[in-house]
Amino acid sequence: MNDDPFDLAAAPPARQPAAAPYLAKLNEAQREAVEALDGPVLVLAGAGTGKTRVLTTRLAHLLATGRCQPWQVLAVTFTNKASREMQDRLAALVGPIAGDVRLGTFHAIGVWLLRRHAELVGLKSNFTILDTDDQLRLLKQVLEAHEVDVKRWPARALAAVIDRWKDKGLTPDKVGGGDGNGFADGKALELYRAYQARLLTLNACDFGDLLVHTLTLFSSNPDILARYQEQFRYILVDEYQDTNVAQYLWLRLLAQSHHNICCVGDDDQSIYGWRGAEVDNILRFESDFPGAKVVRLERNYRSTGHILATASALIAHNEARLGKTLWTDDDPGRMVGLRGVWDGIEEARIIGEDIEALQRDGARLDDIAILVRAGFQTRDFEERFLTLGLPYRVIGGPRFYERAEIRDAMAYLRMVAQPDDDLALERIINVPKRALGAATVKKLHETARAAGTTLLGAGTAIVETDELRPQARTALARLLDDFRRWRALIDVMPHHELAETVLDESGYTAMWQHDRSPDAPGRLENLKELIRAMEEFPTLAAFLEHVALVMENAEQRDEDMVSLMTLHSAKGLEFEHVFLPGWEEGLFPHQRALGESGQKGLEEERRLAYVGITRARRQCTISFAANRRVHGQWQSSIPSRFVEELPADHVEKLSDPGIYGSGGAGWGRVGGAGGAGGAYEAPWEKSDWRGRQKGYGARYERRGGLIEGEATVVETSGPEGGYALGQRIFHQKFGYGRIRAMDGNKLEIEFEKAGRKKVMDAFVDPA
DNA sequence: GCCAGTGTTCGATGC
DNA sequence: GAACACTGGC
Repeated sequence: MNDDPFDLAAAPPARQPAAAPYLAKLNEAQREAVEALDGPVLVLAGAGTGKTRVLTTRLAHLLATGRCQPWQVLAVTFTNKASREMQDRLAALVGPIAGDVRLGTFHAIGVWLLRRHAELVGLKSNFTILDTDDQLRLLKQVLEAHEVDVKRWPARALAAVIDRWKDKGLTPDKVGGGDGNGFADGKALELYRAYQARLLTLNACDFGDLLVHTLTLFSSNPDILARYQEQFRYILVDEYQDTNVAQYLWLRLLAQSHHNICCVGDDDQSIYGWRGAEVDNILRFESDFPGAKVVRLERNYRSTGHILATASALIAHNEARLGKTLWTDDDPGRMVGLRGVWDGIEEARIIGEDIEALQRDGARLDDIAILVRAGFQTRDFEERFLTLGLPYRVIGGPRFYERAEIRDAMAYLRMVAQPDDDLALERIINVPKRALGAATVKKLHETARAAGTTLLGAGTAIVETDELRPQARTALARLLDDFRRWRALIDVMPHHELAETVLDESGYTAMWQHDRSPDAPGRLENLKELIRAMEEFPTLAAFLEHVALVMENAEQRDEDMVSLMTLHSAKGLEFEHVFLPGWEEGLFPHQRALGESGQKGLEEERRLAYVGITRARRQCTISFAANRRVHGQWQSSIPSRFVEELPADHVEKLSDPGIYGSGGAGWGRVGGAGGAGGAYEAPWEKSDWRGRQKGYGARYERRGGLIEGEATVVETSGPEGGYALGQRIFHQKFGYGRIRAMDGNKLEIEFEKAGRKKVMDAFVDPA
């Protein structure tokens, strides 16, 4: 098979694989997956079966056997974290040549290819990569330009339609009828076309384009495709169950000639369908790549018997799966705990107590995680842990590079590096305030569109005329001068100093220094951190690219802390003790997943539950609450259907057995779905919750239609309002006052301290 | 053009 | 409950 002259010249003599100590550490299936180097291979790697070890060992084996040169290997991952980990572990095995392997995320490799061949898809090689925020602003402009009502048809919805098209690898001329055409009376395709045209004029890509453009590049330039097929003789793909159609096509093109493609994944852990991932890719692998070898990794090294049995029994309820049987040599361990509680606040309290108990028994907080379905669920826990003084970290919260001050600073830097970047200019043109408001920006847009130039170009032209008010004209001229001056410094000044200069001279730093809000000092600190981070990069351009692709948080300090995160961000991690709260219908499985994609959505939710349980090494505790506050409203809820699907033999009920109904036949779904006020008839209702309920305050009654003991509270706001002229009331912010006028639910109140104000009746209480 | 007050919406997340 | 977007008044 080595009929390639380059290969003969370059390949070193093959080393003896017998001398490979790394193979000795593998079990039989793992070794099989590592040694099957040629032809298509699918490795079905169940949770905790040593997937990463197999991947890195396989790479090392490829290199050690002299099968190819490091740069002839392409290894693709989904996340930066996974790619970093693979890089590190490979380096540990094979040393510095690990750096020569083309290893990265799909998007990073897409960027690498596009920078080399940008002109073939109509871009310049210094194109900018837009993040979601930029993308939305641009789409909004496109919508407005097409006179679409952005209230009825929000940019977010259009972004979703376009992203799904891009996930499928569809450029505007390939989009067929049907999909997404409900948007804006069938205008979606036209808008997509316009958006792509705008992107090209801006010399910019969104994330989807990084894949779609590469696909176009390959399919319309067979010579280039052939070149990369030749180069990447061995392809390795991690988390194959998460690939979308575009990524699948991309891989298939590259692997077409040599078929040396190895995909590793687990169909039971496919949880990204909502962003275009196709489980079908992995289910179809054997027919896509005929003669494929399939290796199953089924021996689990992570969890105890009870945990594994619980997870397996749950996932067995899914129909669309390839099927694996995980097993372990480990002890059965403790059964999976199951607990019903009154509400989310009690849930947080009890889990807090559990954690303190674990801590007393010598557990490290680093070994404990709480995995929730939706981000808002972390709040009850944070509040509770703050009162307890229990250290915790929220993983996947707001990111460093998404903070407003960082994005502003980045926009200044982008304008310096890439003057065509209209979105960047728009972001900072009036930050800090320099009298260049919406009216001026609108004029700039009109001029730019008429002349077919960028905003900067339009600005340069317009300051020579008297179209702007003198004040705006001077301010704009000054800003343009500044940019010219800063740009001239690029090759003269180290880039982090340049950044500091730009932020100081633009008045941006001063803006925060003069801001008296409590978070201003933190923002200034973040800006300093940004400058520090820049020093690690050779050039401004390298830094900007890093930020575009790797929008992640600075490393958390490594103190001992409980981890709090969503189930999605927990994939790939493991902990000794795992708590899984919020197993309630509507929340988990999530209502929206059921509504939008029915059975398919339900199976994905179940896989998410499976991912959650399999994160636990020794102990897993599931809980559900009868009442939960969602968007500030209390709602009653019933236990998740997944609770009923748990195998009774491996699960231990931690609260009053009566809660679950009687006998062994199921867990007893209590109470009907019940409308507002339908009290949840469960035994724990007899507990002392009524006393505690006072803590929720008057708001609890006011919102109407909620449970209040035996009685249903009637909506207090409405035409009658329940208030009278002259009545004395209390307002959270303004204090006591008397009603002077009423208009529907709007009240005009003379406050004793704050003067006369108009407020909504929902915000006041009778005094 | 700016600010304060009001109305609206609300999914998980990744590059 | 909070983060936003929008409106009306200055």
